[in-house]
Amino acid sequence: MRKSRTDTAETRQRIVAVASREFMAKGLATTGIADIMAAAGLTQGGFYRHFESKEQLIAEASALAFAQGYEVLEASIAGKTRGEALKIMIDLYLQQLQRVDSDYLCPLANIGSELRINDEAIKATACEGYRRLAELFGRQAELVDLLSDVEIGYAVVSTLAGAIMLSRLAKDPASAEAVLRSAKSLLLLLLQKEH
Amino acid sequence: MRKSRTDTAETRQRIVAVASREFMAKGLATTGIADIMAAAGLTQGGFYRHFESKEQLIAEASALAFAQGYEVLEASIAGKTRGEALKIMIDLYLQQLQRVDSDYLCPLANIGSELRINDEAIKATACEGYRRLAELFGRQAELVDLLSDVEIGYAVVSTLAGAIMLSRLAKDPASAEAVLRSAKSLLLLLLQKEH
DNA sequence: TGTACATCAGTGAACGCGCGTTCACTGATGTAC
DNA sequence: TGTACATCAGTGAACGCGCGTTCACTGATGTAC
Repeated sequence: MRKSRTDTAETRQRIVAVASREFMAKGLATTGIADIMAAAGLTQGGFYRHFESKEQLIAEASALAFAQGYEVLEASIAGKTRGEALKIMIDLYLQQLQRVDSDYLCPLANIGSELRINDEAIKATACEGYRRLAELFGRQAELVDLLSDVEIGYAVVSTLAGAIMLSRLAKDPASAEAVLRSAKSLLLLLLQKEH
Repeated sequence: MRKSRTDTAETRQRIVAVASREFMAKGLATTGIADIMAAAGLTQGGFYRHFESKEQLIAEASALAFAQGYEVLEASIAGKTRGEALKIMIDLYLQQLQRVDSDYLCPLANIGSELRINDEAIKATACEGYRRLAELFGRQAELVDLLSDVEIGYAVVSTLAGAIMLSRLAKDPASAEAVLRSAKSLLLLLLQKEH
């Protein structure tokens, strides 16, 4: 049953993509190798032809999620002014909840508190992903006397990731929505204001 | 080896308190019953004299953490003006990192993304804890035209919990500190300003 | 107050299940000549 | 270009470990008389 090289590469990519979605949706500890392989249309035994361990898959899956998210956000603001760009990105980030089937589920918001427990390599990936996101947001912020762009970026992403994470605890969609709306209002109030 | 009623009650409380710390520090899935019982100076077999399941312990341990946190924050602002109170609570919340041995490790920040995976009861506890915290913060905020107190509370707690969670990913204490400082600056800038 | 029996907190070992990982095997692909 | 052999992606079963849970047992506490 050997597959051609391109098939093999495609299979590997598919596993990482499926794993990314499954991990974000159900958490790292709760999602098993067998689950992921089944969702990718394979059996668990084949996993170790592509990866050394679950940890390695976690690392690659979250790296993919970060990369995809960054790409989506960056693409969405091409040619926009700073103020517009910031609003667009905030909206896009906060909408990941509504579009669970979509591309962007941010690891920070969805598996944030599980990330720190794993490997140093995984933590480092997450930390770097956070830094890049923060820079992207910070670059679009108006300069404020008290804070640098980098600081604004860190704080904005904290708010966004926190809001998504906490909205996941809500019983009903309306409460989740209220949490997200609050975060959005707070950020817009702060960032669109002339200082 | 039967113990007196007060001993039994004390043991139960101790288990919950130890569990709260262990869960917050190491995560829900990673922390085992045997770990907790050992940390409480007992053996695992005794666990089921006090609790029906690990889930029940998780529920009680997080409820305790929420209650303790609320109490600490509320006590800290007695007799303060709104602006002072808000600053004090923000500082206190963001300092939980520095005082890992202390009382207040917020479940939202430390096991936030794991909470949604468990029981409805646990989710509900967390959601309620979030709401109460948000109200406490919201009550101290100056009124702003665009946001209600409740909304400000939600957003502020999102920022705080997100910042703690993300600071835990940092390689070194200095980077963690930078994340926390950014969140604090952003909130103070927003909330202490006259609108 | 004292005695006899029931209760039950805590122990330490064992159970059983889930899950990450390994393995023998298959048969299609890749390679060497 | 064709043939023979090596490689290796994928399968399905099994292994082994960790961990939540159960259990028989102990002996101190609580209770009934």
